[in-house]
Amino acid sequence: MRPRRRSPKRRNPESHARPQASQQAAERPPRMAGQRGSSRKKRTDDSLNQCPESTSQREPEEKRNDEPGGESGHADSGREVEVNERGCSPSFSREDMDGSDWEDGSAQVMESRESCVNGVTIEFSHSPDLIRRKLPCRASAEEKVSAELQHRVHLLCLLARGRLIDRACDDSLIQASLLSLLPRNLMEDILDIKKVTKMTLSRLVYWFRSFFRVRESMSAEKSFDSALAHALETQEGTSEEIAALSVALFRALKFTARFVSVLDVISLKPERTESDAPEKVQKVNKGMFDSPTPMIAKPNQVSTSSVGSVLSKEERVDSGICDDLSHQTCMEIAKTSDAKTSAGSKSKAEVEFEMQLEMALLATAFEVHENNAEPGVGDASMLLKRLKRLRGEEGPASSQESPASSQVISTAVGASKVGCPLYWAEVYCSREKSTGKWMHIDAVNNFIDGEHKVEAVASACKKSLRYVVAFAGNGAKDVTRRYCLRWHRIASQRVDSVWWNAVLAPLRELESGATEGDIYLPEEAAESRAILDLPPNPHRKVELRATRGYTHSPAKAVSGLSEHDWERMDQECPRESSVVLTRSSLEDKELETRALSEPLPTNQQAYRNHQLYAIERWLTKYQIIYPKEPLLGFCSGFPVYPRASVQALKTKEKWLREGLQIKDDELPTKVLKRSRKVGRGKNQESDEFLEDDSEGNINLYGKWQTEPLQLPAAVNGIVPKNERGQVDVWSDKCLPPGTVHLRLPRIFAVAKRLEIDYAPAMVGFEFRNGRAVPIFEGIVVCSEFKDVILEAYAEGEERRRAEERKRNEAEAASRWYQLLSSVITRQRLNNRYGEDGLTSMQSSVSAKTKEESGTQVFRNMTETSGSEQPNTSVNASPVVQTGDHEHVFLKEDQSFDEESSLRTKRCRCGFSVQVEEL
DNA sequence: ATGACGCAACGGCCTTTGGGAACA
DNA sequence: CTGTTCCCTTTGGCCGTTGCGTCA
Repeated sequence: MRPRRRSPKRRNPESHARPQASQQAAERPPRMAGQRGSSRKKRTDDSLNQCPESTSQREPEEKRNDEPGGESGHADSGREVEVNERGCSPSFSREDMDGSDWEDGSAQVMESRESCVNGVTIEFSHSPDLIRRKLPCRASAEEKVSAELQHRVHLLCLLARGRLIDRACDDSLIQASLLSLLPRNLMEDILDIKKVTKMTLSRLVYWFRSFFRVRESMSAEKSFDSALAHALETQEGTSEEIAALSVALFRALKFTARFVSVLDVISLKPERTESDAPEKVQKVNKGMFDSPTPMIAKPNQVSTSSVGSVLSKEERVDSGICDDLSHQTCMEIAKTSDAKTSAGSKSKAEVEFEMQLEMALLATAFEVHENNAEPGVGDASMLLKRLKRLRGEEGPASSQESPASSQVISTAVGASKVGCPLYWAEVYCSREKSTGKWMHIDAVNNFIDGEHKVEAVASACKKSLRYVVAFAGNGAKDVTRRYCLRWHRIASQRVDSVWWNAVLAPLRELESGATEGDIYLPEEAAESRAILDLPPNPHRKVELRATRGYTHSPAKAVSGLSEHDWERMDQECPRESSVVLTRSSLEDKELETRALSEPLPTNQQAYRNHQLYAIERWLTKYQIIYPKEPLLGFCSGFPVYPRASVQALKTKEKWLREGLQIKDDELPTKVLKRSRKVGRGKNQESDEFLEDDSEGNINLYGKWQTEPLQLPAAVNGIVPKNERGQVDVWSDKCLPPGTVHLRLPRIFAVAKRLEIDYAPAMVGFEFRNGRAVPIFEGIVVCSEFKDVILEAYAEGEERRRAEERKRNEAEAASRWYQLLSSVITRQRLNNRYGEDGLTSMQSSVSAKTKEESGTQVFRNMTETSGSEQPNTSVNASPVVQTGDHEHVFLKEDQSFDEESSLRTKRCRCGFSVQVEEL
């Protein structure tokens, strides 16, 4: 006898029985844990079952050979803990465990937290609850659904938030204020440039960055509009506010600008709340309300950023400006911070992460400066001078600041939250490229045209760009493709695309409407344009040629689109500007091209579900690559093919259902060995004689090996049927030529009556009572009889409906008769017996009773109310006289309701009376 | 830190055309 | 004896996906 095993299908087989398992795993030295998973379960079962003595006893009879890891040889410390936790002392015999369920294990564990093994007492400091919590927990289907719903809701909230901010960016007052702040020379500089270019924008951003500071703390509880105004006033704000201000500035200058936000939404999949590492959970497992993208304004939170808590104010300022310092300087700062950190509470990983971030931003900042050839930014000494000047200017202002705001740093660098690119602007530059371009401008982190860097920096911040959404004109557009180069990494983390597209559809229209022209611009801004004599917005509509460059991209090879498709696209976007393309459709094409030209992943796993590429090893049993071209490259030595070359293989029968049949002389592309259990079925005996290669295998064919189904046609009004005398109608393609499927109830009777040949149409199966039951819907008849049958059916149905109506009416009449009869009867009885008849007999009687022996006769039931006869005592078996019958209430027929203190007394005749007992 | 690999568990798809007892 | 009705029981095996642990 051994303890009953749990079914392998049961959830968390170890959850109760083996609370110590994971805890043991946590404590287990790495080498011991090095046993491969195959032995994991066995160990669990084995170790659960016995104490050391019993192990030696049992091994000969069972597990000895099952343990490749040499389990029996060395009982290491982990093992001892395991045994002890189970409470298996030497005196704990196996008989004690026999008959006990596995579920009982947890109780035993709880009871035996202190165990004595070989005279050694071991105390366990952790509670069983803790142990249980540490167990790896797979999410149930319900949890998954819930997580997805939360994800969607959060997504919608963040989308709404983005629109809110976008609207705030259109605020005319904010825009006018920003314009008034813009230095004269810069304004002229911009005025000189009729068309927006990267250079123009970089000068603007340079000024912007010198003017505004990023602070990490959230603003106090107020609307975003007022928060934005406050940020403008104080020249500092959250990264979100700063990014919004930059958008407002661009819009004030008549640039077509969007506010772009990374929607940092909670995970689509259930996150492990019962993690092994609670401290890790705090960092990674962010809830909806921990998101850096706030949905509601939180109370003023004092900045306790990871770096902020480590660095002193001076250091923060230094690290804040390190994008303007030399690499060396920053490294020194980093060292300093590292030194401080070692004494502080920071983990090494956190510090490394921060350094990594600083480095990334530093590198980017320098690249930008080099590109811009910013005057006076060439060397570190110049930078330092400029920074000192800046700090000197900012000194008085910052001295008045509150302690919280004194932690302000001049840029985002140095604070992980702020440094992570979450908000930025996109400005349309018609002069960039031949087709114009949405220019990425992150004023917070000083990225200009750095769309390809965003992913890397976000990645360093442990953020993935799952949803990057651009907001304009109260609308929104998903532009994730522009910033996320490794789409396959985020694809599985995104919500169902159908739903997402449906959500965005109306917003996209608003967005494109706004960015095509200056619909979103308020009148005041137009006035200010007049005052400033700014050039009118040149971007109403862009007439552009769709260059052949699109079609020459690798997209063509992998997209699965035929040559015809691409030519059609060319026609839609002709080379000569006969068709006016909207900015939005151009961007759509750009994003689409990006989608189709994703670089080949370097790791194999990425090819498992990659939308564009495939390698043979990750194909399923029923898939094949055909044809094996074009070869797009190699990954770890495996040839990479376009996903479009992956073909599904099916059996002959499966193709049949799709109205296809295997061509003559086609050999199966793949032959699968039928599993033994499937091969045997009902006729197990006959199978044993078959040394089958024919029966026991599954032949699979590709679609290219099929042709349209050619069924025998109907001749002389006779429907060709299968061996069961029916027609399997999986789809209309499965109908024999010359026949029709009449999917109507009871139509077979018509065909039968008219003596027309027909066959029941079997449309599928359903499982009932544990077996497949065919579903028949309608009949299959020769086409020539269709009209006749339908006509007869219509007539028959009309007749049937008339009969049914008649029947219903007769039924209704009958019920009315019954009802009226009973009413009359009731009335007659009422008349005959009057008030003290039926009604009074059914009324309840309350009386204060007292248990006594003897009898009490009630002459008049209506008089026996508790209030009128408070002292009336009723004994256990009273006798009441009504009419000709004398009711006798026997004690055994009584019942008592404690709640209402009502005693119900019943006479054998069916009469009952209720008395209230005090 | 990342990817490869193996294992385990879960979920979903696929399966595919009754038969015996009681009763009229 | 024959035809009809009712009731039984609620698969379960396989495969793909996913998550986790371990190792390189």
